[in-house]
Amino acid sequence: MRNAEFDREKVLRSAMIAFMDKGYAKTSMQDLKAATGLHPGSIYCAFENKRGLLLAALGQYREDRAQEFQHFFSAERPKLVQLKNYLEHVVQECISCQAAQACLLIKALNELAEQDDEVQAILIENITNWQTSIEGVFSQAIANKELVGERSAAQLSRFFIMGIYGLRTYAQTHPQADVMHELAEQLFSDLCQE
Amino acid sequence: MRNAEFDREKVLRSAMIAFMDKGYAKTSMQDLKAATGLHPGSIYCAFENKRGLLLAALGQYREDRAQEFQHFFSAERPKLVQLKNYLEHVVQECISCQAAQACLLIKALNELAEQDDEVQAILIENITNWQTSIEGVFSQAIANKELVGERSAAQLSRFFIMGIYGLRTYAQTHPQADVMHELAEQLFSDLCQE
DNA sequence: CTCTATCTTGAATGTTTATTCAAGATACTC
DNA sequence: GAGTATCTTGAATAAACATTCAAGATAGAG
Repeated sequence: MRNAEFDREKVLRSAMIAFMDKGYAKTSMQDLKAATGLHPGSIYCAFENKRGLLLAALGQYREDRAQEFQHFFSAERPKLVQLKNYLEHVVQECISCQAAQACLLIKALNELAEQDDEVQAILIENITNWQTSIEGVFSQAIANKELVGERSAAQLSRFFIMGIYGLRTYAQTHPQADVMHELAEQLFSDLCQE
Repeated sequence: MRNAEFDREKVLRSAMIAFMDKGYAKTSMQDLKAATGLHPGSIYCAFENKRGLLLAALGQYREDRAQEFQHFFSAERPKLVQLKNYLEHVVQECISCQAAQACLLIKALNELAEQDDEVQAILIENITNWQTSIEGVFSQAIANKELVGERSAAQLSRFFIMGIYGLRTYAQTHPQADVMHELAEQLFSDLCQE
């Protein structure tokens, strides 16, 4: 017997970054070898093929983002404050301009959705989970009387998520810190006041 | 002497759609041959190579979008009404779920920005032009006293554009007509009221 | 320490792809 | 109507790529 030498999580995070950096199609096996330190044969042994590595990386991404979500929202604190911090975190990611900080789900959705139904289904499921979690936070905020408007948690969360999508895309052309912060603040205040 | 047989605009629009459909990398010369009706040799003669065809298609896209903008905003009518119609048009494009209705600039930006500086520069220039045009419309709305809030035309236009980005991405996972309309309405009312 | 099951390696394979080019077709000029 | 410049065609080319596989390396069992 003998165990695999590589650290699965590290390999998957490296692959994630490589895919976010160049996109799936343009990331060659050579790039993946360089990024993960695994030779082609090992990749095929562990993940079947390039697409399998993407699927595994998407799984890891889901885990990582779920943990991040916990970090922001598990405490018993005002939900609006937590949402604001979360939004600020997104803005920081946008400003950093590092490929590793992009959202793999959106990147993959843009590139692969129309060509691979299985990948698309996984992406949509992940994103839908995320939306549901955000909606839960808004529900708590409403239950706590932090928000008193007419809009439902579902409506608020959809608008919030649309805003995050918008921020991420906006940063691709004009990632200036002041502009990004201003946009996030407009978004947030629009959600609070009615 | 002899003139080319193909219709340049038609060819470029076909290429645009092909690129929006599959993305640049995954659109093969065979796909382009099928889409445009031009054989590889002709494409290389007319546009130098695949990348040249993309650049030409981006030029045509710019023209087409500029014309569309004229159509929406050239008349002497309340600017807020025109903006609302414009937003509605974007929503219709989102709902249609047809690749041909996506925004080539955003698609290309997502796929190519980090790998091709020249393409990136062209995309950012096009998008910046668009932003400037939208800002002009908001300036007119303010001058006409249609809007009386504190936010500047620049701020309003940035938020509007962020919203459009958000709508487009949102539709990729959940392109339901009612949800999309509701999001657009929230966005628009947030811009009007202060 | 030896054996073996398993992992690692990287060159070889076969496919796909962008690109080229020479032969053929066609419209315009004189 | 002949000549020619230009366009069109699609098979040939060469590079890039994902994938395979057999030889080599290594950790754990006995």
